[in-house]
Amino acid sequence: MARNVSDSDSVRRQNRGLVLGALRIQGAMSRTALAASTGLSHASITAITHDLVEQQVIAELEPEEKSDSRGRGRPATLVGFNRHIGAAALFEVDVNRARLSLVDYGGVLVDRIESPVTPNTFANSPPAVFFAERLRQLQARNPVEAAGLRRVAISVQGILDRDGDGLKWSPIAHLANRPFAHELAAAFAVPVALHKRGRLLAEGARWLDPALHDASVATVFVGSTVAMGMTFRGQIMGRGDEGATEFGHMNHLPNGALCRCGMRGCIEAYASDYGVLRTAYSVPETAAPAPAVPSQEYDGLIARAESGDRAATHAFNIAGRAVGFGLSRMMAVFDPSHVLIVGPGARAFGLMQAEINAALASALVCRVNGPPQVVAHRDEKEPVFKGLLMKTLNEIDQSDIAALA
Amino acid sequence: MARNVSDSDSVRRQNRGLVLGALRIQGAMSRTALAASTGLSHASITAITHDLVEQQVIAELEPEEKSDSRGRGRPATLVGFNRHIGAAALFEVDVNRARLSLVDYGGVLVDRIESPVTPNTFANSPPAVFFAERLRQLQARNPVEAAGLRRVAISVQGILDRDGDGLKWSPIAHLANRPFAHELAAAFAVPVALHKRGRLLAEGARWLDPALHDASVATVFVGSTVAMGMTFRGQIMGRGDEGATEFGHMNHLPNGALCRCGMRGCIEAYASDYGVLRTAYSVPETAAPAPAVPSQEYDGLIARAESGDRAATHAFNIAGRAVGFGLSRMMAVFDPSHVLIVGPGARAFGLMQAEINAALASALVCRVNGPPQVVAHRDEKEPVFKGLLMKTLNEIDQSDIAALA
DNA sequence: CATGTTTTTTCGAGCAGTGAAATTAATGCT
DNA sequence: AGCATTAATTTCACTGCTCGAAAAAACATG
Repeated sequence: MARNVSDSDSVRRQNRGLVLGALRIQGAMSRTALAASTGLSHASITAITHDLVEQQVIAELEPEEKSDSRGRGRPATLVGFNRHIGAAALFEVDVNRARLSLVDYGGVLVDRIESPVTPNTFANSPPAVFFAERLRQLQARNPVEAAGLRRVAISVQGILDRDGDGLKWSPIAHLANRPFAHELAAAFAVPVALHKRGRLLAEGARWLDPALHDASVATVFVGSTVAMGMTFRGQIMGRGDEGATEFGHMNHLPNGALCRCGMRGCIEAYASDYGVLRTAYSVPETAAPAPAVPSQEYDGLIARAESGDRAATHAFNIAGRAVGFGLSRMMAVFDPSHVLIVGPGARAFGLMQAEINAALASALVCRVNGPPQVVAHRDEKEPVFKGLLMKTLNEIDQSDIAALA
Repeated sequence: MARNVSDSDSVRRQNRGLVLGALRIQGAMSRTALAASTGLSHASITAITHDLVEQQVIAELEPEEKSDSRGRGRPATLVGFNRHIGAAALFEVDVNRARLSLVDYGGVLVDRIESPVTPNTFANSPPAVFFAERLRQLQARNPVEAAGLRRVAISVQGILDRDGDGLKWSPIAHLANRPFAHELAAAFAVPVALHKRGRLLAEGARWLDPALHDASVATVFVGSTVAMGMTFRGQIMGRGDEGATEFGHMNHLPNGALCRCGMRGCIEAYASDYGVLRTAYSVPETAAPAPAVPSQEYDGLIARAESGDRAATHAFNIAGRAVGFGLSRMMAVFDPSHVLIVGPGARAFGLMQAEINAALASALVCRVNGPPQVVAHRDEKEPVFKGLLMKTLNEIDQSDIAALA
């Protein structure tokens, strides 16, 4: 039945994982610092780092002779990751573009390819081919680093199946229900992981703001879609599909505005870029959503609203109301201490804030526990990358490296 | 920073906990069965059970001489909990009544007291006094068992604070913001735990239906309130207040019907007994909710609806719609494989089912992943008790017993 | 009574963590 | 230069845990 038996091997894994995790979060440090950070004894740190050095996972750094001879006693020798023992390929797939980054085990970006994505991209060639082509290209350009490829991780939007390795629905055309993860895994003989972008945002946000590292945070992406990721006291919630969030497709108004997903009344249909545009131009709610909104157009609308344009202001109010009620409803189930708004919509946060707060005030939990701190973080691109990067490297650390004999 | 160091002590705790957990779930069994169930080696099971027997935590059961000499080899000797090494006091507090049960470490009910609760109960005497009086009464009646009191656990409705040991809001009059947990803990020198009833329902449901033990289940109580508890692949979600659920007070319609909590448009205001009654009798939505609804009256309404009464049927449709949209909205954040409806409202499930399913169909997640299995379980009383019982005993096992030297 | 079967215990090995003591490598003072 | 001081790291002896294999225990059968 349960195979949660603890033995000396699991102790080893756990404590090696602790050391690797500390190095991942805080960067290279001395053995003494590692002992303090992990809580392990100096003797254990010596043993563990000795093994890791022997396995080439970490290495002693050359002390920088910066005359910073501040110390009195024996100077500390820092240990840090050996960048060259592995690499990961990170895909970020969006409605309009895809980006592939090759990073080494130290988290350093080695090379990167960007490609446009159109609604036809995955109709013309299978997603697996699209991904494989680009990955091979990067391998060819960086043969040394690519030799140690250990993981492929892909950031997608949509709904994953329960195992987390298939995409059952996606706003990205022709991407769902194509078994590209399995095909890539087979082609490159490397584990391939799919991650929801919303979830990565939550992961990334923790790295951007250390104060949030152990808090319960809901990170809301507002842009061409509306999505959410949640951390629960520092743990990312959910694996596979449960605990996952299709926040953007939570119903806001029954039988309301038509959403890209085909349903009606989703939050996204009011709060995403196309929703706001539709409202601002008084296009009927039931009109088919625009397939893509140029960012200039969205920014232009923000500018108009900020300079007092009534229709534009109204559209952002509607959007804020949708997001606010969604948050208020979510808080009946999950009550984070912080809410982060990220993505292009974060630039319009000021225009939505009043409605968001008003809606939150209608949640009993907010009344009682006080409302969460809602703040906007501009620029979601790097959080996704950072989240994908750290999640993937951490996965390598804990699964591959910590378990080494 | 992190103190997740693993050492031989944590190994011991983990594996002892595994043994205790197996006995808790599956009852007394042989050492060989324990080895199979936990995955530990026979040698370890011998060592662990030897310690536990020495500590009087478990004991070898006298083999029942039922001539069931089915076996060939050495007959197995079962080990099971020693009921006499501890006891727990379990309060279940409701809007109309409170029940205190004294149970022994084996989970056997020793004695029980029931008391009515009125809106004045906790106004007249402090909650701590109310609880202490009854607990002392039970102690006096059962001096032997009460001597080993290890835990007091209280099932309440309402919102707990983040630590989980204070009640910040409750539908039970004058119960919130009274530090009774601390006062009881001080008075009886025993840890006192508060549990949300909804959460216990989720725990209890797992014990009632083994098929649900490892599934992700949302358990919805419908009755004098509407509440929810969630399990996530067999884990109860949330500690303290996060991950907690005030599902009943999720907004259903902005500015809608007046709820007992003082907000407007909560699911509870439509789906609880008072909500249904109010709708059925065409009382204005903004009328103050009835403080309590006699169960005959609620059952009478169900009977009327089942025999075709239009007003009653309509009221239950409205209720089903509120629950259904609540579930559909919840599923944008958390997507369980099963939904259990329990409580008095489960008897009206047939009247609400169509509306619930219709509302669920409007959730994208349901469209893609298929809708959850929604079933009604009648009689919520014992699930709460069972949940409170198992949670408390398990807490004793894992915190007190597993950590014994 | 010998033999087979199943359960349980015993025994020696292996492994990881720990505290205390020793070692190493610098600095500061005389 | 020489020696005490300081701080980082390693060494060492010991502990406690699990495990596999072998032994012992307890009963059934022929």
